[in-house]
Formats: sequence, C-alpha cells, structure tokens
Amino acid sequence: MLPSEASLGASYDASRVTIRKALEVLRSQGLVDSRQGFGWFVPSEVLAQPLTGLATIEGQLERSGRESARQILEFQFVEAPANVAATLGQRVLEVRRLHLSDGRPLARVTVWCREDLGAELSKADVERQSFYDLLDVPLGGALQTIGAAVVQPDDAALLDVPAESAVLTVLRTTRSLAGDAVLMSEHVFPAHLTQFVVELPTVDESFDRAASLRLVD
Amino acid sequence: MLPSEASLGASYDASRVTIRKALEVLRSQGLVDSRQGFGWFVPSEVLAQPLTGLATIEGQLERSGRESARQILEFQFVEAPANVAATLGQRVLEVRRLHLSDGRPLARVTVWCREDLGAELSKADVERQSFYDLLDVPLGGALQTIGAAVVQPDDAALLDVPAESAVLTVLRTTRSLAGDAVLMSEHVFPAHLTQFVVELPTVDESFDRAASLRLVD
DNA sequence: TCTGATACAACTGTAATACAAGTGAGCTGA
DNA sequence: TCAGCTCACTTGTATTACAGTTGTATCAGA
Repeated sequence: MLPSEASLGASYDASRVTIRKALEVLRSQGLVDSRQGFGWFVPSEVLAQPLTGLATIEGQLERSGRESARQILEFQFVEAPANVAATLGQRVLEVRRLHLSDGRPLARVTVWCREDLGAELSKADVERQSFYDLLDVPLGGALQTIGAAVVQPDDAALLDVPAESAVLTVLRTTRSLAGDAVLMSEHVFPAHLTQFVVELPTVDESFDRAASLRLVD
Repeated sequence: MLPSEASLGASYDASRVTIRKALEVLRSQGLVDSRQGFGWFVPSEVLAQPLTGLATIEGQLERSGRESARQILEFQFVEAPANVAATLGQRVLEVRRLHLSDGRPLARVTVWCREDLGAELSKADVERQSFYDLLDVPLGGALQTIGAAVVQPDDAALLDVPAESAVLTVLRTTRSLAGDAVLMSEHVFPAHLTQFVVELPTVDESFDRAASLRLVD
C-alpha cells in the first residue's frame, strides 16, 4: 500500500491534483494501481494458486476480484491421446479454450471429458460454465501434476508471451466421488503470472512422507 | 478450542466482524474450523490432511534410496536480499549448494538462515546434514511457492542443462513451532527431471467461504 | 496551460448492534 | 434414573453508522 493521496501531498508539499497526475503516470506504466475507497498499491503480478482443494481457475480469479472470461477454441469428439485414452477411454470430448483475466490471456486449457458425460454438453454450456458445475456427477478429488516447460510456439501466440519463455504446466485427473476418472485437463500458465502456494503444516510429516514426487526420465 | 469471537475481539481490540474475517482466512487454509453454537477449534489431524500431500524432491531422493549428495558452493554471512530481509532480518547466513542424485546435478539450492541460529553452524555441518536436522528449534511448518522460469546462465552451467531451458522454482519459508520464520530457501530444479504431484482429496467447501487469494498485501 | 484549492459523490473496511439458530450444561419433576 | 425443559453462551447473518479513501468536477491564480 502507498500512503493516501492527501498524506503524499503533505509529504511532498504538492496538491492532490499533482499527486494524482504523478500516480496516474505510474499507473499507465503498470507500476501502481488503485481502488476507489481503498487506496493506491503496488499490484501483485502473480496469481497465487493455493493447493488445498479442487478449484477452478475462474473461482480463484473471482475471489481475487478479477474479471474472468473463457474463449472456446475447439469443441469436438476425438480419438483420445494415448495417456488420456488409458484412463478415460478411446473416444472423448476434447475442449480447447483460452482463459482470460481482466481481458488478458491467463491460461490455455485442454479438457478431455468421458464420452458418455460429454454427450450431454453443448458448446454454449462449456463457454458459460465450468465443467465442475456442468457435470451431473459428484466429484471426489483430483490428482495434479505440476511441471515447467518452455512454451510451445502456438501457445506463445495464444498467451501473448515471448517465444522461449517459461510456462507452468498442470495435468489434472479429476475423479468422481465413486472413484472413477471423469475428466482430464492440461493447463498451461505463463510463468510470470502464476505460482502455486502450498502450506505445509508440519515439516516432518510432509517431507518424510514423500510419496508424491515423480522423477522424470 | 479457541476463545469465542467476542473474547477474541476484546483481546485484540477489534470488532467481531474483523475477528470473523481473520478466522475465515484461517479456515480457508484448513487451520481452524467452527460449528454454530459450539465455537472455533483446531480441526483434527484427518481434516488437516489435505495440505500434506506434497513432498519435496530431496526428501523423496533420500527415501527412495538413491545416492544423494550435497556440494557446498558458498557459506557466508551476508546482507539479506530484500524479500529475505523482510522476514528473517538484515543479516543472514547464506548457503548455496548443489544437490546431486546418483552423481548428476538435480537442484541448485540457496538457504538463508536467521543469523542467531546460523552462528552455531559450521560449513562441515551443513555439508553433512540438512538444516532441518541441524537446527535446535522445533519446526512448525512451511509455506511453499512453486513457479516456473527460464534458467539463469550460471544455474544452467551448474545443473548441466542447455541455456534457455525451463526450471521449476520453489521458494520456501519454514517456521518454528512458535510461528516465527526460521529459514528461507530457494530451490531450482531442471524441468525435464522433475514434477510435483499433488493429491487434491475433496472439493473443499471452505474454499468458497473466504478469500484465499489477495490482490494486495 | 499548469497548479492549487475546494467541494462533493462513490466506495471500502471496520465498528456497533440486533436477531436467528445451534450447543451443551444443568435443573426439574415424574 | 431419565426425559424434557430452561438458559447462558456460541456462531451465522444482516443492518446501520462512520471515518477514511479515491474519482471527478469546478474555480482561481501564476
């Protein structure tokens, strides 16, 4: 937080008008931002994603007070890629979409949905609501794999980031309450925009347990 | 059990609304919970379990019986970087080291240790044992932030990866049981070698109740 | 044309208050 | 003994009030 315009004016012996003009210049450079009734602050660039439960990107954005939008790039039934077919079956509904935060690209997401469940969904449905809201199946949990990579050229264009820049990748398999896999999704985030935040309550347990790390060959 | 909202408000000279907001934040982290007419309490271990599903790469290595080695690159007391100084104080013990798995570089780690605690440690100590084993302070937990980046040139050389390749970065703040920050560390892993796997057990209702993301600090 | 001064609207976060609803301990009476 | 009731205390929720902040407009003077 910055001091209020009034106190800045007192500090620098300038009027509020002048202080505001200076702050507006900084805002145009993206260095500061303000909310009416709240104050001026240094904007936090990264979106922190807590890993405490199942959540959608939109939900997190809305909670952080940002406007979120979805743009459907593809909507079709296809032969599943090998790793998807292994858990969801041969044919799946594949939805590629772009997530926007305050109008700027935040994530490129591909969702694969089991064919029987996807048959009930329209393109308009997935544009309006999240899969979690749409599916008429109680969800039980998910397995999430977080990695890093250099951005693919087509993703770079979609996400409006420079070629060769870093991205966070998430591969998620969502299960129903009954335990069978329902959805798989791949998320690609620009690294400079997003971070995952994990609270580890007790060091010993979480470090020794260590059942969940995978070394890639 | 925690004191009632009313008595907490009296203790901290804050209104019940404010106390509730604070408690809701803690609830969103799974640290406390409440029942109407009963009160606020620390949830049983089982309920707190969702947060423990993540493990670190060093822990996994040591457990899986791979040959794990540490190579100390630097060991010195320095002026802390800004973000470290904010939580650990102006002067800290900074230890830079390289982690090896079966003789191959796996991670470049920098650990910052509070000066009073670091004063007890020798270079040989930190080469032999982990900080968690060395510190004579009961540890209470840690906050971990996972991100991605393009590798720095010096890290590329240390980790033996091509320039411009992707890395997974982890910034961890470890607290004592009393709650004060004791250690901070930065871990850099080659992206092609490592992934984090996180189990998200349930759709967490408490997630909706309080903001777990903040735009401003 | 720029700066200062002033005024007012709109918004935010906190405080204060009130009431509904749930919990648990203790009392009462059969 | 025990079922049922009362009652103090708790959280859940909504409302109003208020001080402090930004957003915006207007006017005066250098």
